[in-house]
Amino acid sequence: MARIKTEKNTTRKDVIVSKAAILFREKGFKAASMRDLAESVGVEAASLYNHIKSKTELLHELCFSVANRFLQKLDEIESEPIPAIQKIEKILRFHIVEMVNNYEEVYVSDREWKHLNDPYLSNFQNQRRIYRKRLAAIIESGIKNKEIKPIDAPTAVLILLHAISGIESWHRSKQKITAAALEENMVTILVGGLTI
Amino acid sequence: MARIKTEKNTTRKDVIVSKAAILFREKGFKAASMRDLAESVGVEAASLYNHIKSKTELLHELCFSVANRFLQKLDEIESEPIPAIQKIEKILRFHIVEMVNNYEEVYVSDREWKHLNDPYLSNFQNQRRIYRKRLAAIIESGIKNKEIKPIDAPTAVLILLHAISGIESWHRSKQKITAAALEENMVTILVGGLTI
DNA sequence: ATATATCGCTAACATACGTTAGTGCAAATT
DNA sequence: AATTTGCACTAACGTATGTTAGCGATATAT
Repeated sequence: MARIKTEKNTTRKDVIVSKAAILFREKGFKAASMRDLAESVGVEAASLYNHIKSKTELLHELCFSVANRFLQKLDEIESEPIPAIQKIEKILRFHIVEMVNNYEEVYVSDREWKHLNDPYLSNFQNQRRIYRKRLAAIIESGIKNKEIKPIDAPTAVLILLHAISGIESWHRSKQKITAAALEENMVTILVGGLTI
Repeated sequence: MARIKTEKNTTRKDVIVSKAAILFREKGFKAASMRDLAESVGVEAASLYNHIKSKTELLHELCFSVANRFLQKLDEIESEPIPAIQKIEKILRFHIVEMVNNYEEVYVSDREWKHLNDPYLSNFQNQRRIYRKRLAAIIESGIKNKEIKPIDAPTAVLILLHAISGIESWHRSKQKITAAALEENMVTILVGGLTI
């Protein structure tokens, strides 16, 4: 009877959630079973339910903790008195750093949210839609100020966000360039692509 | 006893495969059940097995038909005597058109290949790896010729390919710009981002 | 030291899944 | 018209899944 080991300031639930992130990322939410998760935590499947309510709760937890971090950062950057293109660059860099450092969580939130149940599902979709609209608005304002090429803003947003999710391939690749180099390359191409 | 309706030059299996693409795209491979598929085809689940060997066979079929189309096009473009940046643009445009016109298939091939079984899985992964290396090589040669910024080629490839998969969001969006406008915007940003 | 809450275990449940076997009708072929 | 093939049906299988109930041990608080 081996208890789940926790480090300082982490509950047993935290351990489960972060193991779930790893598992959901590598197998997908539906394909990852609670018995798989239990094994990776070092415990029997039923024991997990002393700490969590359901499998889907794990997905909520992951999706919304990621979403909240991004929303908070956007609030912060939006209110800074700097040119639009610099705001976009800052947001881009934040996304990149998050995707590099909190890979599993961010990836799961990005790819597996479809398996949320209502009302969480609609909620998440709304947040996502609004987030993208706010990014588009920043780009629009950059276009007005002649900082950014006259492109379709929603298309630009979609390119930025999806390009970032390509960091998944970086994580999986054998010969990785450094995270810093990755960031600079991405900024060069993407901000370069937007700038007049 | 209502038979599966086929149009000219399509087998009943073709009908099943293309319905599967739609279903796998919207629910994910694992979450889509054979009973779901049967319903969307208008038949009982067991009847599907008169036409296919297994659920995974459907995924093979989809993944490899898409992969082969892209490989063939790359062969063609690679051998054209044009500058590297023009090759990249052509490939990019092909990807965009494919993603617009054969959305379901291409999307499934891109996102659900993880659920293939060996030996198909390793096979697919290899093809993918090689495909990307060939793209990177084109970019490298563009860099040598001073057509393209001195960036990390694999990173550029990853940005291109993932940006394209963002067309998924375009498909889902209510107020779509035209496919042609989408293509031009994407080319502007991405080719613009690569070019010196 | 005693009492209480925490937590992991075994066993089992209901359900959903992919798939097979076997039957009979309808279409295609002769 | 007779025969063969194609195809959809019902029934059922074995397995995997998420989850619950109830027990006993261990850590925590008094």
